[in-house]
Amino acid sequence: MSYAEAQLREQAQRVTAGRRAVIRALAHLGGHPTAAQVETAVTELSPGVHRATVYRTLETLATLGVVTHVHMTHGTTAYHLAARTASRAHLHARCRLCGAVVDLPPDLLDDVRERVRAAGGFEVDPAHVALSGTCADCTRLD
Amino acid sequence: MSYAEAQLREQAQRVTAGRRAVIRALAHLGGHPTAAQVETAVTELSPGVHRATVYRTLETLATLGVVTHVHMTHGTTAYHLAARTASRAHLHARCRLCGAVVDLPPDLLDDVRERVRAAGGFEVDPAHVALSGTCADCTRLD
DNA sequence: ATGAGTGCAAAGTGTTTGCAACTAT
DNA sequence: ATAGTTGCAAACACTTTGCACTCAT
Repeated sequence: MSYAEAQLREQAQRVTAGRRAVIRALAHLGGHPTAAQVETAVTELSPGVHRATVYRTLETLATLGVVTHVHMTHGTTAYHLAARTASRAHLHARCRLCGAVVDLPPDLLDDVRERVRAAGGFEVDPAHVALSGTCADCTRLD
Repeated sequence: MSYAEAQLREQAQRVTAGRRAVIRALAHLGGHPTAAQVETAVTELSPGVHRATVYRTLETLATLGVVTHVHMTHGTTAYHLAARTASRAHLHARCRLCGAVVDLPPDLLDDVRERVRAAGGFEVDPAHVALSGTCADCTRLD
């Protein structure tokens, strides 16, 4: 039984074929797939699971904390299974040119967070959005 | 003649009814409207300008540097007329609960940028994405 | 048994396209 | 004159909905 599945049971949530399929697809895909990419993978790996179920399930799993989502530039949302330990959590940056997603240390924005809080009371949630920029490779080619 | 219009002429770009309409709508709206909101405003203020023109024009103006765009959480892109002076540029954060957009000092992420560059060569472009979090009001109500 | 979860199909949303006609330069 | 812009309508990708049915518990 996968860790994600165990998390579901712990929270007294039902473990259904659809949910298993989504979890499996996420594990299989790795990285930071969008909802649409998860949908495609689910359809391949576990035919019969409906599109709508994938979207509903991703949302549910995100609410339950089993999966994490990050908003990317250009309007997409990326999902992945939640980190097993806090130490494995991370922030994201996405290359505006090639689309590559880079992981960043989780404490990178701690100072910024503190400064913004002090300045106006806004609470920044650094993990919720990917920073934008250009990756090393693309910068080199520029 | 508006400043934005002057910028167009400077770059030898045509000043058309559609472009004037988009610039006018942006000036009228202020803040950080999405493309769809600009479309609505254009349709109101300058009927006859087509939806597709608004989207194409926003993209063109963004490329020319006449307007600036910021990617927001939840998949939308917000536009505004480019700041007349560098000192008026700013970063953005969006409240995940009420959607309010807060302006932040332009140098807020300078340190982060430097650290990320040193660590892996990724060039962060802080102005291109809005940070996410909760504004002071919504934090209070939580 | 019972309510949470699902498939289905359909309708959103917001955005983009190919093309012929138009117009700012 | 001639390229760049536009209107149009249609297609587009992605996501969400209402409802009846099914299945995990």
